[in-house]
Amino acid sequence: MSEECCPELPDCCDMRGLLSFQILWLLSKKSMNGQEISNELGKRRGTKPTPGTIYPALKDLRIKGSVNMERKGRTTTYTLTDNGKEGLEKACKYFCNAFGDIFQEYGDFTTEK
Amino acid sequence: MSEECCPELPDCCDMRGLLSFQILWLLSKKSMNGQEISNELGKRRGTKPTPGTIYPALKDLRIKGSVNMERKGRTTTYTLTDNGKEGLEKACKYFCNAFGDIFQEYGDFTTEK
DNA sequence: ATAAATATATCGGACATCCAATACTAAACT
DNA sequence: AGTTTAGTATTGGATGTCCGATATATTTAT
Repeated sequence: MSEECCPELPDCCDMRGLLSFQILWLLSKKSMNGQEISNELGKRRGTKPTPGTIYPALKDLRIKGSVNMERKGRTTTYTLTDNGKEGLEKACKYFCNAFGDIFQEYGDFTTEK
Repeated sequence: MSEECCPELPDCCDMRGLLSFQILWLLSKKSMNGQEISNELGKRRGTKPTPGTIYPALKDLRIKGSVNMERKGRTTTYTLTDNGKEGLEKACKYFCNAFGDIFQEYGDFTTEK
C-alpha cells in the first residue's frame, strides 16, 4: 500500500459503491476512529472520503447494528459487532462471487503493458 | 460459475455499485445483447437485474462513449468502444488497488468454516 | 484566556443503482 | 389475421455514495 501507487479514477464508468462493505472489512482487522478509516480508504482509493461521506455511512452501519461506537473525548472508536462479523462473511462471499473473475483474469488484460 | 453457488445478499451493508464497471468487463470478453449481459450478471450476483436497472445503465455507457449499440431486428448488440477499452484498464487498476486485499486475505477469514 | 488544530457530525444537492410496473417492437406460432 | 413470446426500453420511487460547506466539541498551543 505504497504512496506511489495512486490509481486514476476512470471516466468510462462509475466506480462508486461498496463503501459500507469496505468499512466493515477494515474494521474486521482493527477497531478504528473515523479519521483512521478515512485514511485507510484514501490509501486504497487514491482520495480520502470527506466527512460528508464517511460519517453518514458510519451512522447507517450503527443503525443496522453492524458496528458499535464508543466516544472518548475527541474521538469515536468504531468496532465491528458480532452481527457485523456474520454479515461481513456473507458479504465477502457475495463480493468474491460477483467480482472474483476480474481479479483472476486482470493479469491477462494487461500483458501488453 | 455453477448454479449451486448462489451467494446470499448480506443485510449488514449495502452491496450496490460498480454495475457499469462490471458491464464493461463483461463486454471486454464478448459483445452481447441486454439479455445476455443480464444473464451473466445473474450468475455472478445470484439475481438478474431487471430491465429498469440494466437498460438505463447501458444508455449511460453509450452516452459516455464507452459502448456502441447496434440493433438488428429484435436484439441490440452492445460492443465496447476503443474509448471504453482504455477506460476499463484504468478502472481495473483502480478496482484492484481498492479491493485487492479483500480477495487476497479472504481465505484467512473463512479458515474456520 | 484566546487561538488553533483535531475529530466528529449534519445539510443540501447530484448521481448511480436498484425494483416494480408499464409499454413497445419484432419474430414466431396457430 | 391474431396471439404469444422475446427482447428492449422508460417511468417513478427509494436508497447509498459522493462532495462542498458549515457547525460543534475537545484538545493543544500561545
